[in-house]
Amino acid sequence: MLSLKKYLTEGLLQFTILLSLIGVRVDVDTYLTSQLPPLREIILGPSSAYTQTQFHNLRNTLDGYGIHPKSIDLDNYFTARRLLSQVRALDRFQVPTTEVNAWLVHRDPEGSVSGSQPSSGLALESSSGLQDVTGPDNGVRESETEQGFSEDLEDLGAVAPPVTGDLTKEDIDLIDILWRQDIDLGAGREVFDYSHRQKEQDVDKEQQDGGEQEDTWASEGTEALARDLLVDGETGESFPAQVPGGEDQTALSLEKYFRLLEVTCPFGENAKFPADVSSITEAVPSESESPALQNSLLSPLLTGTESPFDLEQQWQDLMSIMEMQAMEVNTSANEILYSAPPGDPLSTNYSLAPNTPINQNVSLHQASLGGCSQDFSLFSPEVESLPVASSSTLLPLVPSNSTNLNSTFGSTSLAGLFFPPQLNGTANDTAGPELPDPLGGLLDEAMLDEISLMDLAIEEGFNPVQASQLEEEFDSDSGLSLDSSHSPSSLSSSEGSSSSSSSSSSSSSSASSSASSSFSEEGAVGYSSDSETLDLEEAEGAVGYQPEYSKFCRMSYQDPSQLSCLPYLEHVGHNHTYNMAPSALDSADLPPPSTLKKGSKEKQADFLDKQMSRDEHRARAMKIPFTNDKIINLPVEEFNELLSKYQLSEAQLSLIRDIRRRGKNKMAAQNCRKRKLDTILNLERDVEDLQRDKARLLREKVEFLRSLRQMKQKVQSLYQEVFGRLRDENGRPYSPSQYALQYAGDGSVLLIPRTMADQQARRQERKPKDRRK
DNA sequence: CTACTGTGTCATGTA
DNA sequence: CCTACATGACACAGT
Repeated sequence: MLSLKKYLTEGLLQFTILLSLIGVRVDVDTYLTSQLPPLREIILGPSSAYTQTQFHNLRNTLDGYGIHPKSIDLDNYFTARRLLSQVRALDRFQVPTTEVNAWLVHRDPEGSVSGSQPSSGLALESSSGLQDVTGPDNGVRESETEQGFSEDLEDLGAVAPPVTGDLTKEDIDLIDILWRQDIDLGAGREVFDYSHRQKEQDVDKEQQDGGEQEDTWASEGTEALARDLLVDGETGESFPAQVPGGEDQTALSLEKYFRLLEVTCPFGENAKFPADVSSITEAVPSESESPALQNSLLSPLLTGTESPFDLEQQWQDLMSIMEMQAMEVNTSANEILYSAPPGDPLSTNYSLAPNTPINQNVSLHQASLGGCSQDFSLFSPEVESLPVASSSTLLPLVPSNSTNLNSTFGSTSLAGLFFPPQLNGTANDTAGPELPDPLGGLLDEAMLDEISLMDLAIEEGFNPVQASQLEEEFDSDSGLSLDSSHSPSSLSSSEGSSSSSSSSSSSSSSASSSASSSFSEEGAVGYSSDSETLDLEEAEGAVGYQPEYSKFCRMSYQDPSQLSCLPYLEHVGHNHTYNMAPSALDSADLPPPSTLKKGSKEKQADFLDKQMSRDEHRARAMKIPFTNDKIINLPVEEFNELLSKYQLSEAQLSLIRDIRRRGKNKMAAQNCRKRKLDTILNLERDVEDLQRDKARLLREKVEFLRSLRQMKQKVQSLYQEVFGRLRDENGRPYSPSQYALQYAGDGSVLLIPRTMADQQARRQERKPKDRRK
């Protein structure tokens, strides 16, 4: 959170500088003090649980009229140009948030520089620019994250039908998400709490009811509700799919802004933009040609079959991996994309040159959607990007559900690899073939199951810690080194705790349970220390109520050294009453006749009196001639000897036995609780270790998937090369639609009719499925 | 006033 | 059977 603060603060300063450069003076203090609670919260210590709501509220409340602090500032500082400022404010006040300012800032440079920066898109430019403004020196993670989001923005735009205004809304919402995401990464667990967020959203809606949003909501009706479901389920983790919900809330407020952005849109074409205020849920259907597929994709979200935690967890994982791999994966993905032939569906469909920003899209979009769309082929994106001849005819050969990598690779038929199904092809075309496979791979069914199970198992307490942990681990590219650094410490700690069975008391009480057994001979754990001092005190006739020590040093009752840490106990402890003869007990109760410090001693005596346990009071009342500690801690034989030394009544004996029993049980209970606590702590540590392992495994999986993709590319190129050189008896090349190469078990490659290859592929595909069932 | 926590105590089981 | 110990459950006091 500190880093976040720093990041935002620095970003804010830089942002302010930028604003000043373009002629707008902004008083940061104004933002930090009271005008913009959300921003202040972000910087000064956000309760990120409120972040989402606050952002929306901010936008909505400021949507209306001159509450915008900046407008005030402008008036104050540019009174001479007040009118102009107001006019300008009219143009801007739609989104008078800092985010908006960032957009404005970027508008200018973008407009001027856009020509020289063909690789940057509008939305991308905006968000990434914001990123640049807010924290050029921030960590890699954040920049990568932002890039992911920004690219995702483009992806959305590219995927969705054309319409200008709404895209920008989504974009801004995505920026919101991005901000929240950053905040969430350092936020407490409650941030991800589904119900919590839902409440926030409810509040949000209520607050918006009075405003323009009401109309929007009313007009959108059930559709909005459905969208809301989607949003709620995923909002917890800033799932991009939540955009729809946020969009509704900010639709009107952002509309004008979009016009502004339109002007500077480097693409000059709205074709990429969604056709309406359609949410991603709507955009997704447009991406895939199969409504059934859409349903299957969206159903998890809409029906909530998957717990939000799962989604959050998956999203976290994805984000973690993205943060770690974003650069590499993206570059690799881009390379793959750019290596694709001109006939690449994506580029053809959208008439986008390989260097257009859209090609930089990261898989965030798919990653987010992938969380619920496991049906997307794991490798289809790359398959599409591969140069394929006669793909249309051969596409059906490949199972649409190629989520299992085994079927693809285990299959002896190479056809499946290189001739993706038409369905998937189109779906992925729109979904963004540039999505890095690792992310898609992460979302395959097996993976999701894994993650879900794990998450269910360790969800509690996992996220807050994991977020930071993953952050840490992914911040440093060498996860291994981090792991190693983590592991030893955790290992040692866990070992220590487990060995001593009391990690919590390791510092305060080296003699815990293990020592208790040894100490038990002369007095058990809790009071063993007292027994030592007791002996000394007894030597001088002291009776000292040792339990009082334990009262003073509750948690350190087992550590003798700690008992002496209380100086005032030294003379207090010498209030020896019990060692006197039973007949003298009553007089011993009275404070010593010494007039010195009499008052203080009385007070202390009263205090100790209050601190005495019930058994001590009872023992005193029954005139028990020895200390409770002796009663409790002495071994049986000594205890019996002690009893035999005195002429005790039956009541006294009974009380003594009760005291002993209770005292022992008391210590036992304390030990028991300590053990319990240690167990919990150890489990906590184990969970953390497992989380680290999980993160590491995820990283490794990404690596494997990447290498796998490369291998597939190689195999594909080889396949095409071999296939292209094959000639039939007439010297003509084989038609890829009719023949396919197939691996044989002995390593040889056979040319077989495609029908056969198809059948075999299906057979191969069925096996793992059955196995899974 | 309520909820939570820590502690002591009892009952019970185990070695 | 006794003793010591462990542990769940309950009560109570303090926060």
